[in-house]
Amino acid sequence: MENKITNSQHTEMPDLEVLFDLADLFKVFGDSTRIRIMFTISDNEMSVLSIAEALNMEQSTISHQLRVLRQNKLVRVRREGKQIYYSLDDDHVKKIIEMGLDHVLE
Amino acid sequence: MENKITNSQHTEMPDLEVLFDLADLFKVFGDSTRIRIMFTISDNEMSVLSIAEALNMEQSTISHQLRVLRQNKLVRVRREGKQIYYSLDDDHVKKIIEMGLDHVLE
DNA sequence: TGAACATATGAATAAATGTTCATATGTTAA
DNA sequence: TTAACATATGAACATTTATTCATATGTTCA
Repeated sequence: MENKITNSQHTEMPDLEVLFDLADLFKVFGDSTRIRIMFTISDNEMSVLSIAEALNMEQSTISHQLRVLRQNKLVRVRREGKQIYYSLDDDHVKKIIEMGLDHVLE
Repeated sequence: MENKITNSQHTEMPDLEVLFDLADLFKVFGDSTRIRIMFTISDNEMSVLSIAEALNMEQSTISHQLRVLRQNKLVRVRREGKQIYYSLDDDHVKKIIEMGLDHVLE
């Protein structure tokens, strides 16, 4: 153990690179279409078309946004025949959304 | 108590308006300058100029972004003479950032 | 009141981003 | 292999957004 004063109040500033990644992550949550997609697949995995129908949006739009979610490891992908099923990656994602909701709804 | 099956897995989709607000909130976290500002003032309140100096950015840039943070109730403001001191509004904000960091650093 | 300082704000510009259309890729079943 | 279906992707366009410059507003002190 280092001889160092620790303080729970203190929040060390991460490296710039980490801060960019962090901002990029929140950017993903900063679009209502992606938020709606995440809610839509939060209970059950769903195919791209089902998501598009549920949200009444174009398949292409959903597909583009799913790619963003994929790239940021926020969704899991599973192929079954012609369809590709998407689901939320982990509970982390739900928790981030819940924290945001708490703030919005307060 | 209502006679209704509850399920902790189930996440009800909020109204569209709430979803837009939620996306708007995350949008605020989705910029590295604002993230850096939030880290900078997470321990102590700071004046606008101090923040600008700490981040080596223009006073105007910081002021513009502080307004965004203000409008979204993420910072507290206190005037003392010529200076205006900003601090994080509540621990909520820190928690949202921490959740994001967890995801980024994993 | 006027000078000096701190902060806020409007306009302009450049860059990033979401959606659409058209089409490519990949899969299944006949 | 071909037709039909599901998904992905590139280009184009419109919109949003972050930063900068110039300047306005607000505060203190002489």
